Amino acid sequence: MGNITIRDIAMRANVSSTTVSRVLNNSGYVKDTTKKKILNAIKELNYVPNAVARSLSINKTNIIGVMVPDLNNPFFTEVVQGISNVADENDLNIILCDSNENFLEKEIKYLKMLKEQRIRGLIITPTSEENKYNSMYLSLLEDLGIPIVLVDRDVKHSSFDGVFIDNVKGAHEGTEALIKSGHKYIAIIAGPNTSKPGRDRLVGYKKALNSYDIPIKDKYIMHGNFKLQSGYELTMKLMEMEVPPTAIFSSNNLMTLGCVKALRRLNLKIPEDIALIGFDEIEIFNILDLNISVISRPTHEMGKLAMKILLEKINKESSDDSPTKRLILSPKLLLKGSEKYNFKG
Amino acid sequence: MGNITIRDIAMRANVSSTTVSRVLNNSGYVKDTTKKKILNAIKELNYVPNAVARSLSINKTNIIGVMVPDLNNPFFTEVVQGISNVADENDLNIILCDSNENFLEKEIKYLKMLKEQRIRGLIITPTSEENKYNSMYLSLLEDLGIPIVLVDRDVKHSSFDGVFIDNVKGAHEGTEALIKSGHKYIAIIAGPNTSKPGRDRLVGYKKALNSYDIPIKDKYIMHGNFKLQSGYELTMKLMEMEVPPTAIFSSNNLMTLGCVKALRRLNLKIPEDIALIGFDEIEIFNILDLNISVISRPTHEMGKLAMKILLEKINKESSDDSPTKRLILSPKLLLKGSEKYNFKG
DNA sequence: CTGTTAGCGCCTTCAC
DNA sequence: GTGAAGGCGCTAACAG
Repeated sequence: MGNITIRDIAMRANVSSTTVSRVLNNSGYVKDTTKKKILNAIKELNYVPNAVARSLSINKTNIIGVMVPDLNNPFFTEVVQGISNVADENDLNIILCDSNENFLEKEIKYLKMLKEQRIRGLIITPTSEENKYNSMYLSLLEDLGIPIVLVDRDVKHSSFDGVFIDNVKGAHEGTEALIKSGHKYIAIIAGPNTSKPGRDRLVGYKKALNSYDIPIKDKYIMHGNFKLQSGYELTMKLMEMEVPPTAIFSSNNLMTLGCVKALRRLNLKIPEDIALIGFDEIEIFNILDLNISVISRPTHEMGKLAMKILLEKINKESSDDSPTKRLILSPKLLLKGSEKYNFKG
Repeated sequence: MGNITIRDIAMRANVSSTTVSRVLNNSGYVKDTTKKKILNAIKELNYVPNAVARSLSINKTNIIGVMVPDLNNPFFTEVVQGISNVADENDLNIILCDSNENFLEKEIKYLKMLKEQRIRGLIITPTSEENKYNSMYLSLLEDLGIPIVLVDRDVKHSSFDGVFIDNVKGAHEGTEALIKSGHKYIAIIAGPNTSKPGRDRLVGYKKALNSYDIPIKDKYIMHGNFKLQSGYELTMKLMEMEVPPTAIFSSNNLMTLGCVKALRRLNLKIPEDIALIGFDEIEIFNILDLNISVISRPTHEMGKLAMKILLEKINKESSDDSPTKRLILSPKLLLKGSEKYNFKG
C-alpha cells in the first residue's frame, strides 16, 4: 500500500526523517542544499505523504463532514459545490453524506461514522424537525466536539453557527409583487406547519397582504408537504373553488412544479389565466421558456459562506473565542412575467 | 479531541488494551464476563474508536474515493446514491469529488489528495477523453495502487473494471422505434466525434437505418457537444432545411432539452409535427406531461454494481486473483408516444 | 540548521 | 483467555 515512507526518502537524502518532515511542512529552517536533496529524493521515489499517519500524529484530520438531506435536490448539490470550492482552496477533504431526510436510520449512523473518522468540522442541513428527537439531536451534534455549521435549517434550542435564508422577507416580496401587479385574490400553497421555513414563508405572505389591507382568506391558505404531488393537488382544489384565486404563491420549488403541472392539465395559461410566483428557482422553467417568477436563493454562496465560517472556527485554537456566527441571507425576487395581472376569468 | 482511548476503557475494565481491542473487533476469545465489563466501560465512557489510528495500524482505511464529472447532472447524483447505498452496508465512507470535467485543474489535484488519504478504492467517471493526456491519466490511476472501477466512461488502453452502457444498442432501439412508427426522414443530433459514447450512439442510429434499408443522409447527421445550446441550435438548423426530418433522435438528455426548447419556439408539436426520441431520461418531461420517449439507463443500479465490483476487489487479498470485470448494461426504451408518426407537414 | 527520542491510538505477534 | 511489547508513518519537543 503506502509502501514508501518519510524514512525511505530520509535515507535516500542522507538526512533524518525529521528534516524531511520539516521540508514537507515548510516548518523550521533547512539548508537550501539539503532541501534540494530531499525534494529530489521525493521526486525520484515518487513519495506521497501519508495523511492518515499525519492525522494521528498531529491529532487532527483534514477531513470535514457534509451532511445534506437530499442529493437529488439541486439546491443541495449547489450548496455542496459552494462548500467544495472553498474546501479545495484550504486542502480540506469532504466526506459527503446524504441523510435522505431519515434521522433514525441514516443520519445517526453517519454521525457516528464521522465521529470515528475524527472529522475536523461538520456542515449539516439537519433532517426536518421532529420535536421528539430534538434533545437527542442536540447531544449527538454536541458530542462530536467539533465546529458545526448549519445550512438552511436550524436546530431548536441550539446555538450552532449557520447560514440561513430570510424566508419571511422572501415570501413577503413575492406576495407583494403579485399585489403590485394588481392581484387581490392571492392564494398560498404553504409548507407543513412543522417546518420553520414553511411557517416563515406563510408569515411573509400574510404580512404582505396585511400591509396592503387585503383580507386574508383562510380558504386561500393550503398546506402542502413540500412535495410535487401536494402542489398539484392543492392547485387543483384552489382552481375548483367558487371564487378561485387569480394568483398563487407557492412555497417551494417542487410544489411550484406540481402547481404548473396542474395548471397545464386545467389548460390555464400563466399569467393570462392565473398568476404564479414560487419560492426557489427551477432551472427547467428557464429552459422551456416558461417564465415563472421566483424567489431565488444564493445557493452556491450559501455553501461558500458556510465553509468559510467553518474554516474560521477550525482555525481558532480555542473553539470558544469566536462568537457564534449566524448569517441570514436575503433571497432575491426574479420577475419574469408570471406575476402579471391579465385575469380574464 | 478524541480524548478517550482504548487504554482508558482498558483501565476502567481492569484489563489490557489488547483485550479491549479484541472485543472491539470481535477477534479472539474473550471471557463473557470480561467482555461485558468492557462493553460497560465503553458505554459509560462514551468511547468512540479512532478510525485514523486503526487505519494506520492495519495499514488500510475504510474510505473510498468517488469522482464524478458533474454533480449537477442527475445521472451522476443517482449513480452516487447507488454507490453510497452499497458502501453504507459495508462500512465504507466516501470522499466525493466533482472534477467538473476539468482534468488538469481539478481531477489531478483530487487524485493526489485521495492518494494521500490512502483511500481503499476508487470509483471514477473520468473526464471526457482528451487523447493528449491519455498516458498521464493511465499512470496517475495506476500509481494509486488500489482497485479502480470505471463508470459510464472508459479510459483508453486501460484494463480497469467498469460498468458501462451499451450505447450502440440503445441508439439502435431508439431509432428503430422511430422507423417502426413509420418514419423515414430521421435526423440525429449526435455527440462530438471525440466522445466514444457519442460515436457509439451514432453507430447504433446508422445500423438501425441500414437494417431497414433507409438511406443515411449526411445532412441529417448533426454533431453537437452534449450541451443544451447545441441541441437547440441543431434542431433549428434541421427544421430550416428544405426537406426537414419528420423525426429526431437526440443523443443525450441536455441536447434533448435544447431540442424541445427549439421545437416549442418553432411552435411544432410533438409528435404531431415532429417525432422525437432522446437518449437518457429527464424527469421533468414526465412531470410536465411532455411524454417524450427516451432510452433510459439504470443509473442507480450502475452505482450499486460499480460499488459491488469494487468491494470484491477490495476483499481479495491479492489484487490479481480476480479477473477484470467489465459490465455492459442494456439501456431500456421507454415509449411514451413522442415517436408516433402523425406527420402532417 | 539538524538529529534523537518519544508518542499519537490501535492492532498484531508472541508468550504465558 | 489474557497481557506485554513493538510498530504503523509522521510530528513535536528537546538537544546539540
